[in-house]
Amino acid sequence: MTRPIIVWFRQDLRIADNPALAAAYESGAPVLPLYILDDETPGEWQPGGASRWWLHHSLASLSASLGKLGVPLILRRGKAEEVLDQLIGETDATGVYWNRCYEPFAITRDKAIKATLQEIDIEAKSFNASLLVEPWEVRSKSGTPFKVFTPFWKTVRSQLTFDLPLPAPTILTPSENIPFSDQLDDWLLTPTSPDWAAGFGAQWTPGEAGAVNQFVAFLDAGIAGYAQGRDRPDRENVSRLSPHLHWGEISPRQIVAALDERHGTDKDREKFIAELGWREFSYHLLYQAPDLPHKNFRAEFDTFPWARDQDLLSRWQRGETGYPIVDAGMRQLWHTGWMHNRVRMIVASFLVKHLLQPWQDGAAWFWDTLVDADLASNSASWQWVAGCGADAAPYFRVFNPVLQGKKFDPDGLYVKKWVPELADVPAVSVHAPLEMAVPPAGYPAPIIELSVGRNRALAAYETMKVEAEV
DNA sequence: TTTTGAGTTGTTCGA
DNA sequence: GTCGAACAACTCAAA
Repeated sequence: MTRPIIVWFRQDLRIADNPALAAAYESGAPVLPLYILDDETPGEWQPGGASRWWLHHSLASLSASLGKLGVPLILRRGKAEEVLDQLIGETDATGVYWNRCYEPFAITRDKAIKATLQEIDIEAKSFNASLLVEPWEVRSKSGTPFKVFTPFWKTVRSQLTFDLPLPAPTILTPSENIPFSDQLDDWLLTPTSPDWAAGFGAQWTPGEAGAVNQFVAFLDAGIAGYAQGRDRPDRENVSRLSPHLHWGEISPRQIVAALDERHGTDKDREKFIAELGWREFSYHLLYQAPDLPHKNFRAEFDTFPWARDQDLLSRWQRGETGYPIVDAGMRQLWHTGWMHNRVRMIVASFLVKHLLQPWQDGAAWFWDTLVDADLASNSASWQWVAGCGADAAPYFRVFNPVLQGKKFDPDGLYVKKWVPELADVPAVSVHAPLEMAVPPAGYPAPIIELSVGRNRALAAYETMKVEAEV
């Protein structure tokens, strides 16, 4: 009897360009694909509601793909090290292969597992499947990790070389005894009552095939004009690949390798690749500051006078702030599990600056409601907006939601799509409906006057400065 | 070690 | 209405 190799899937839910799967295949041994639902190890950073919806459908897709190659995906629930130990006992596996994750809890867990496996003579191999460059590989000339994006990206981009993406295996050998698997439906990853994810299916196709289709659609119609159009939530110039990237249904390497002169201008392509660069930079930051999800990257913000208020937070979450572009974004998030990047900046700035709510509260809401919730990107981006992050927006940069709306959604099409109360308002008034002679019925009054919020935020930053001098 | 140049995404004010 | 300057100083990265 030939002993199998376990391929432990995590955030790499694809069969093409999957180094761990390819290595197991090339070994010639039977392949035992495994996914473990481990809600214990991540603690509060276990996948949120929207992410679990995505995970359910992505696992169904992966399971079908592997089934076609001749091997069933084994689903198990529990603490990863215990599940692995159990499964090795059941199957007499000789090795466990996986692709690396970079969340602090995952790094700790995987290191321990690797050490344990090696002690009992089980081969443990890990690979890079998710990043263009691993967080510890990039260093400034003085040997320190980067804290500023531009020099980080110049370094990475100029040295960016990699092997061509790996092809998907065409057939795999199953282990002789197929171990028990949980039923995906029993994991209850999708919501039932209420089914807040009802609209997600119309928007998204989780899984590797859906990721490829989304990428092709972007190459065909979205990337031309990306450099300018990416800021316009009323247009289709963004890739919408973030959830697919988060779950590893497509790799950044596959994306970069596929781009050529047929796809937009040089500028469009470089701008798009630089956005992948921000994803890389976020991982670089999380690796050097494992407490990034909680703690201000810049310590002087520890004295910042946040004014936590559950009512203000709730109204922001529900999209009832009285500022159309903010409310449109929050409602798009709730209904589709996703928000346009420009609008994310606007709603985040509004929560943190105009409403003085702690960035961690906004990050927690995003974590639960985004299908692309990613610990590195989410933490780094919220800190960037709040001003406490690496290379952050300066404190006096307070986004004005009315001006931002007029600039980036000039015809109000985005707002009207998500805020039906404003559907009949003329375009000139859609971002400031309260200025109309007869304001539209049913739309909330502004939660705070902009100049009041702005001045309060600037004053809050002043107090921080004074305390630093004391 | 010291110096130098530079730093995602903006707003407001006043000429 | 348009346009440039002010907003503030600090840290990072490289020479």
